[in-house]
Amino acid sequence: MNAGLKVSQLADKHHVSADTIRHYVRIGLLSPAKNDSGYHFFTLQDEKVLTFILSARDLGFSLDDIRLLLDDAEKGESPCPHARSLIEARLGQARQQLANLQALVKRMETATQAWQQLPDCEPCGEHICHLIEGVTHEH
Amino acid sequence: MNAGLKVSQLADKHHVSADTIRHYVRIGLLSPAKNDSGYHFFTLQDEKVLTFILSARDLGFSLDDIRLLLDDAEKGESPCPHARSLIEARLGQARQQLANLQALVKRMETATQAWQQLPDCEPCGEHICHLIEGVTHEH
DNA sequence: CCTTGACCTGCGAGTAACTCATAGGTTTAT
DNA sequence: ATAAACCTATGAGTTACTCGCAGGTCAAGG
Repeated sequence: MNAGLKVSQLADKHHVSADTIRHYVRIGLLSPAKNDSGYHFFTLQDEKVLTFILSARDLGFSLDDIRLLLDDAEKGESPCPHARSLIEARLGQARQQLANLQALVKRMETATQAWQQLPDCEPCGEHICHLIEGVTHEH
Repeated sequence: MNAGLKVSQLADKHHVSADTIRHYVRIGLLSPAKNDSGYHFFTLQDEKVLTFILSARDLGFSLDDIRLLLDDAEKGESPCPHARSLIEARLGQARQQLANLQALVKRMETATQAWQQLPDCEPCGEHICHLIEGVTHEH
């Protein structure tokens, strides 16, 4: 009786879009069986894989990382060593991104603050927008 | 005598790659003239535009935003009103991204901490990687 | 004069993780 | 019977480059 869920049912249940599910199927992270008329149906096992994918995604793993981990598991090997080293690398990248983004937000805030005191510029040959050019720091 | 810089010269001078310059030329942000043999040469005016592009980029404007601002200026209109509203929107997005990224880094740190106490899992039918699945929070 | 190396040109494709649109098949309710 | 609401596979668009290609240009050395 529990032959499996259709795409939209699975998507709703896991709070993702049907397109996301189809994307994972397309790139081979999910490989659901099909019924006679070509519709996919997702078994409990497929659902476990999806749960894993979404957990890993939430921890900052890329879909390629996730594919690697799934391949490990499928080969009967523990994915944990890869998980440990990959998250190390991803965490480093995320911290770097975070620092970049914090610096960007700071620049933007400084600029918008400063701009409140400044009038709009009239076009002239000297500059394109003094608001923007004026903010430039020597790096 | 000062007929203008070639791509690599301009790139070096502004600390960007030659490919970046070519990219801006390709999408029409820069429109340098060419000499008889088809080489681009960048005038002082082109250089001002590039400086503007890089300043705006540093403030979080997208290349499409920048195109809009350049179009304003070319039409003889002040780009400042657009600059003010665009940076408002971009700042909002950046803050959102920042919050997401901070939360991600926190999740990753929590996970790696917790994983130090945990052994690698042996493959079994129950889970794919307990390290990853175990961290999942109810949202 | 010729070659070699270092530059230049335009163009297509790849990156990440979806999202949207298309054309067509299926199922369900009226 | 037909219309609404689903499903399928596939291609293309998103951002800001980056890389690779095939082929043209130019200055220096032999």
